[in-house]
Amino acid sequence: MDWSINDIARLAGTTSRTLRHYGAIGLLDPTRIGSNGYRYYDEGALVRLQRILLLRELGLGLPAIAEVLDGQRDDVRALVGHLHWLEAEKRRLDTQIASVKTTITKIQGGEGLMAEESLNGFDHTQYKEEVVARWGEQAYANSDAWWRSMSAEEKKSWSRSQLQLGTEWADAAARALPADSDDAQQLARRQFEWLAGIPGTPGYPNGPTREYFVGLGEMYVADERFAANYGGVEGATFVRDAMRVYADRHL
Amino acid sequence: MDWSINDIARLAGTTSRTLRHYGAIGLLDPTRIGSNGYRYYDEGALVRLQRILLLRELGLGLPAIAEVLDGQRDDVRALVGHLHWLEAEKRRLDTQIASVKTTITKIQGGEGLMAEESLNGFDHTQYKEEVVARWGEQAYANSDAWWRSMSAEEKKSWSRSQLQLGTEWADAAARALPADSDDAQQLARRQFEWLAGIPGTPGYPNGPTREYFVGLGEMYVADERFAANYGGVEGATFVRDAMRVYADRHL
DNA sequence: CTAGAGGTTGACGCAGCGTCAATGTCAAGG
DNA sequence: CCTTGACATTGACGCTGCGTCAACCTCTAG
Repeated sequence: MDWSINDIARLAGTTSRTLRHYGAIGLLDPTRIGSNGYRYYDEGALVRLQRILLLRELGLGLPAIAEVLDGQRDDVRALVGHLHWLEAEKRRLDTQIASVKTTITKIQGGEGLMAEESLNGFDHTQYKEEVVARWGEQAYANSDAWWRSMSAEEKKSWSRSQLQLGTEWADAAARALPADSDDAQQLARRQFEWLAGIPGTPGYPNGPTREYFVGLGEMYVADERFAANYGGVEGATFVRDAMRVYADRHL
Repeated sequence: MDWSINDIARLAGTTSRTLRHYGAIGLLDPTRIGSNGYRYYDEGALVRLQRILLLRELGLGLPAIAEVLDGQRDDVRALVGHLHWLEAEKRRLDTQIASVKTTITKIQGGEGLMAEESLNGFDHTQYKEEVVARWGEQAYANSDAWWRSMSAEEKKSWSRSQLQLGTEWADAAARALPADSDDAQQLARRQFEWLAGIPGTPGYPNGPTREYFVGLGEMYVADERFAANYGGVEGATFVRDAMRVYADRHL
């Protein structure tokens, strides 16, 4: 008693193409092949096919299924291993979902898809007026010379670190952390160190002066072009507060 | 000011192969191509590349990214759509994880990888003794004739539904539902209707008699060959209890 | 005899590159 | 000038699991 290829396909709830594929990779051979080339399958094949499909619904790969069915691998062990992989995948999805969500809120928060900001934010010539007005011509000239002296690669890696910091600030703000929390102060410290690396900054190379550091925080809030880098006015306000706390404690 | 292919690759944290791929699919063309065929990229390309990589880390597909970057699609809308897809994927993983877990426990519960059971479980000739002893020769003969009369295809589809029911019973048992819960009683009703379709069953075609229905539940517990179909003795006990509640209420 | 249902073997397509392979180019050193 | 080594180029296969033609037999019923 045997069936044609479409017969078992229907019996098992799959397609003839799949059966041919399984035959091709040696996962399930027809019981018998007619002189006309037709494939025929018997009950043994049907049972095997069902087991294959069962395992496939669980997400196992065909090679793994082959090993299990041929008794080369313990089925429970295979499934447990597969389970770990599934759970890892789920965690990956979770973090990705979180990232997408924060990105959406950031975009809606007015940042556009960053990018321009991520470069222009560092092309501080854009902020020449503010810098000169607050800290003088010399500060701007120093800073400008420093920026121009960097190789493209250096600029980039620097930009990346900046973008990273901005993102973490925005995240922290979104989580509504207190400005004097450890996490926020950690970020403030990094902000301080980041500024310490920029010639033209009042206080360089020992790190920004208290006045400059606090003033910068105010500027982030006052100027939305800066604010955009920290999650908008709300984010910038959080950054300013955290920076002020840091200044009070250390500067 | 432009960079060679490996330069931007490093700047952006990707590989030259990826850049060539993006060029090939028109997602990111080199700013300029030297007479020697070398690709060169400028800052504009770098910005675009960064945006591409940012979106890719979120899991967007390259075609979707292209649409967003070319302004054909609103970025927020694209991300929201993507978010839905991610969440659907996560749900898929969740159910698959649950399936794998129950399958593992079922196997450890002594069922092997079912399959044989899934066919033999219906090949009730195996249970001839029990059937005859409890309900008489005639019941067995009727049932047997019915089974033999089915085409292979019919047998299969019937087997599938049986297997499905068994699996759901096992799941319910694993969730430790009360026997009189709605879910359990739903299953009991399906069990009843399933039996109603089998000639040879005392009470056919109006559905099994109360006596038969309750007795069958007892047999599931008493005979581990039956119990195996419902998640072992524990599962079978649950099935029996649910069936008894059902009988008390409706038969 | 013919139509139509069903079977066969290729082979491409998909997503996103990794990974050779075969070969050209450029800057530095002998 | 030649060599070497780093870096570039264009193919093209590989991976996962089949869906989906395409071109071409085979069997059955009318």
